[in-house]
Amino acid sequence: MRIATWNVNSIRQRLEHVLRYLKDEAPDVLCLQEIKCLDEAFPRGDIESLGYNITTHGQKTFNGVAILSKMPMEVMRGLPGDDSDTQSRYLEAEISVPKGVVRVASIYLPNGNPVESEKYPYKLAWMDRLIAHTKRLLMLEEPLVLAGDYNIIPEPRDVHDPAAWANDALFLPQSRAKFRTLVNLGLTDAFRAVSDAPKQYTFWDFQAGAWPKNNGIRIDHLLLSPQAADLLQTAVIDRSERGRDKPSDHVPVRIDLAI
DNA sequence: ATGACTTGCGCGGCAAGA
Repeated sequence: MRIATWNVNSIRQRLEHVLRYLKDEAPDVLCLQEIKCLDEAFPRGDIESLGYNITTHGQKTFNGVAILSKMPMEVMRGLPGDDSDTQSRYLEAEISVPKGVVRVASIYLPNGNPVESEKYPYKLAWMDRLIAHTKRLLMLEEPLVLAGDYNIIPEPRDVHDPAAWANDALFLPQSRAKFRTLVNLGLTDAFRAVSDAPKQYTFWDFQAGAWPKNNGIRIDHLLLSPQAADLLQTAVIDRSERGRDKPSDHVPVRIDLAI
């Protein structure tokens, strides 16, 4: 079973890229972030024609997440823990496969910059809610894949220039500590389970020649429950997507599970 | 190099991203 995640930075701008990716890599599940449209504006037809069910949790202009799945899914929208939060950043699906179920979440974790603004405490509080929710999900003892744009650089080897990012919300010690608290619940970073290599990035800024200089950061992650980690076969960053015409600033990350 | 980005919104130029 192949599961991928991709921050597309507007699904309407990136539809042709997504369609080609679905054809080329044939993921069973594709989690999308930053669809940047309302549910009714999501371009469904061509994706459905490739055999995918579509669930969206959209929002006008900003944010928005979706899950595409070849198999049937039972869906929950939104991250529990704050009824006043109106940002569409979390979508969860229980996906039925022949051998059982796999639970998949599409996550767009808040950026948090500027650090001195209200956006940073919102990021940290959102992470606390994700940690609390993950504790409950882990009690189900299912294969669980928390996939998405975490806006967290886990370690210095995951950024081209650690010093340049030292004071950024994506790399501050407090941000990374909270990410470790999440992982330390018992999750496995799928990419790091298969590779210790440095300079493996998932995002390159549009500005200042970041892509040709490989000035990137690794912020898109698939975190696995023990039951999912036991099934892990491969984890790949599809970096070639960044070199295409009119790319997203993020590239897909995908895993194969033996189920 | 007084440079070098891309969205949505909506029709001018700002906010947001990371």
